[in-house]
Amino acid sequence: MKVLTKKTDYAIRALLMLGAKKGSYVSAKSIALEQDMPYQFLRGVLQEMIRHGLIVSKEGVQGGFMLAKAPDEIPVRQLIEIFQGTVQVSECMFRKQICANRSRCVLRHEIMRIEEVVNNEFEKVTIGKLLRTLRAEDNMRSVLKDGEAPDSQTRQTGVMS
Amino acid sequence: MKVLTKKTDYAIRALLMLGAKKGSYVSAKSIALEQDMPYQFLRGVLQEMIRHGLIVSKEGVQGGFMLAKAPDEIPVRQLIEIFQGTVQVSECMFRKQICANRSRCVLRHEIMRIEEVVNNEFEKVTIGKLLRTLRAEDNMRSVLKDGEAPDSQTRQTGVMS
DNA sequence: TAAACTGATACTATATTGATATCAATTAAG
DNA sequence: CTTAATTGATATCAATATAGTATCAGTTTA
Repeated sequence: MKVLTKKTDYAIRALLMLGAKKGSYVSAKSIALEQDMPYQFLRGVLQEMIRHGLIVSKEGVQGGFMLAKAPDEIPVRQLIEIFQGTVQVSECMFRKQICANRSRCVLRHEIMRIEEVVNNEFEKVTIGKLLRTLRAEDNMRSVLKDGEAPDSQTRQTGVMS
Repeated sequence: MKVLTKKTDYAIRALLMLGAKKGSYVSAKSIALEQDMPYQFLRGVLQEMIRHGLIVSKEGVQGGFMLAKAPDEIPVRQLIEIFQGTVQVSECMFRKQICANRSRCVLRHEIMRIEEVVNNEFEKVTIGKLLRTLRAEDNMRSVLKDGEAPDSQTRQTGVMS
């Protein structure tokens, strides 16, 4: 049972990069290189996110992608929904024969409850939250690139743990 | 995002039938008919459950399947594990490049937490529990067969499309 | 104008899921 | 002691979903 597909995985990590370098456009190429993702595949993922208003793009030289909203406004749940569809029990029991079968119905009830729990959890995990964890974890070094000039990078509330 | 595959779905419902008719052997054919499942496919599912010690079988005329353990001893989580594999984040991040990538690592941590929540929930839902709900719900009519009460338009808030 | 980009889309490959088919072995009943 | 109802064990196929590649046109900046 796979929770996240590649698309969702790539999407999240791409957003984390954009979140780390906010204010400037980041190219698909640089994301693909740094995060080791297949370039064209990633491009498709990025386009999908544009369509859903999560990011914006700029064409041409020096172009790239940028977050369209605050990192805290982007829950992982939404990304799962975009790339893996809404969580559903098994097939389309809903639309079809709802409760045509008693045992199926009982099952459905339980699973819907669990689905709600899951969705709730994934709603709480936002790109913003992940970014903060990331920054807290490795405080001094560049967040996503190893040997980059940490000049004006992510100044964290002075705590150096 | 599909929570249960057909196999798991069929497995659970087959077990519910066995649980409802405990003590006697129930044939794959009758399960397939009553629950509207593809016969041969169901047979494969049943064999898998034998291999995992959940049910036992008897060959020949009057043969069939029977629960091998108490319904309360069979959590849905186990069925998911049997038919869909253990819940995993995205690929085999574990074995491979564990934390080779910082952002992936942070993600993983969050998702493992959620996985635990999910597993916990599915552990609590057992065949026994579902059976009790089933019995409580429709107390008087035949548990797994629908068409027994023909004339009475059993309640049904009409969402059917 | 050329190079570095995104937009859009068509295509291929691989894996997973769902389903069917076949034949041998076993058992109960007549 | 034969026959029909059944499981055991596989082999194969079809459909769908996932992952990845390729291509060409348009935009922007140097």
